[in-house]
Amino acid sequence: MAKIATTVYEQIRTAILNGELSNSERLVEEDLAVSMGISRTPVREALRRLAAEGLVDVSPNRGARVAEWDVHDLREIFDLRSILESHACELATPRASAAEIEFLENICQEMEDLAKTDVSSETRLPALAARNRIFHGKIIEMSNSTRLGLLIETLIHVPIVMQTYKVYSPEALQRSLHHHREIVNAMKAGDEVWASSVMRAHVLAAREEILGQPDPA
Amino acid sequence: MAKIATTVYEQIRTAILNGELSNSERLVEEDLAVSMGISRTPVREALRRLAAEGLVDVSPNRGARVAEWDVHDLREIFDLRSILESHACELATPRASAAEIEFLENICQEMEDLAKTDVSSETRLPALAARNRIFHGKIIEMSNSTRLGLLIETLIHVPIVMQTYKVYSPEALQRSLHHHREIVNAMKAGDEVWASSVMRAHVLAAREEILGQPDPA
DNA sequence: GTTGCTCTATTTGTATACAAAATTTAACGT
DNA sequence: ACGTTAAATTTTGTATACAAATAGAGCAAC
Repeated sequence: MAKIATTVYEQIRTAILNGELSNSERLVEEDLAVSMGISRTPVREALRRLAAEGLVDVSPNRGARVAEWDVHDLREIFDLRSILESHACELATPRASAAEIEFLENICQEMEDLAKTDVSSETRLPALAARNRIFHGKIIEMSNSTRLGLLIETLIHVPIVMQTYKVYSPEALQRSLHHHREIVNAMKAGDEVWASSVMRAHVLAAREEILGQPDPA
Repeated sequence: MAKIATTVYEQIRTAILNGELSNSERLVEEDLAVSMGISRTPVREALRRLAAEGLVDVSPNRGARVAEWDVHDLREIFDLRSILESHACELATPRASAAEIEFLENICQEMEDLAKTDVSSETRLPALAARNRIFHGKIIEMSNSTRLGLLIETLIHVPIVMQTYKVYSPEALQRSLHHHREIVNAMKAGDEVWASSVMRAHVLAAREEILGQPDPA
């Protein structure tokens, strides 16, 4: 744990992603520093990193606030995700090994089992969200494009992913799981057009589920 | 000129983009600081910003080096640009005003005039490159998607490094200018599929032109 | 009650000082 | 000579000190 700045970065980051700091709250460097028993220097570095990722906004001489997203922002993000993740599918399909396909199928199975269970949403939703992240992350990894992975990572503000399954209706959840299965089937068939099309639909369906109908503006 | 860190950031950035620092040269904080007559603090901030943009690599306790890119990286970048910039065209087309179309047409005209002037002088190439950036930047701006703009911006620097060495062949230049015209025509016709398709072809053609070039060294 | 101003206090930006880590250099043994 | 180890130097990471800028409270004028 040599680097305090990294620790601070992760702490503030998870605090933001858990909503503990939301509502464009002001992030005063010294306050954060004393609350963690360190100096301002690593706090500054952490805040700049978060700013580069878009999680906080910093104005010159005015400090940092946690970023806020409106519906238009979310629409942008899902649009771009639909494009980039479908491209990831396209790249991944001809490269997919049997073991990787099997890995994805196992994730599908786990998510389907979880969906069937009757347990409280308190435990089920995080488990589903975690596997959802693994599923999408694996395909991005399989695309073998580091920059594509980086671009998607900056777009995916995890709070949105967390929110995703909270607002999902049972039907939407079923559709989502079917999409996952269909994506793997398409990859197994070596059909990158099919795979990328389903992924595109998958992300756009999530967008509609969360944002409702497209605004005409 | 309040913020020294920003000045330093821009200086190092242009130095890298002009190739004055290339070859994974080590960037020692104190050296940069004394050479600019300032302290290490703003230098550190500048280097972290550059790292976030992918222009330098930093290792813990080992400092920063200017990033290096191979052919695979460039291929990735152009692939992603082709996707994102064509998407920008798609978004921009239905939003394009008559004034914006005229603006783009003026850029086209200027570039065509520049291309007609004889001899590939030292002044013609930068002038063309500058207008090319304005053309592409305008379309991205017209897409009205700030995040799309940010993603493309981070992808752009690296090709700029290479572009300094690159001299377009006369045929490639002509094709590029025709693409620009065709894009504007498609937008004027309100045909976003046409516009985005030409943009996709435009960027992919540039990719082949650049990657076909022998290593500058 | 509202608007505009000044002055104070808070907060950021930069410089410097010190500690920890890594790289280089030198010494030593075989 | 060679390689290995240990000191010395360099360089990064963090803390602290100070300067510049901003925000906010209080007060005056309307």
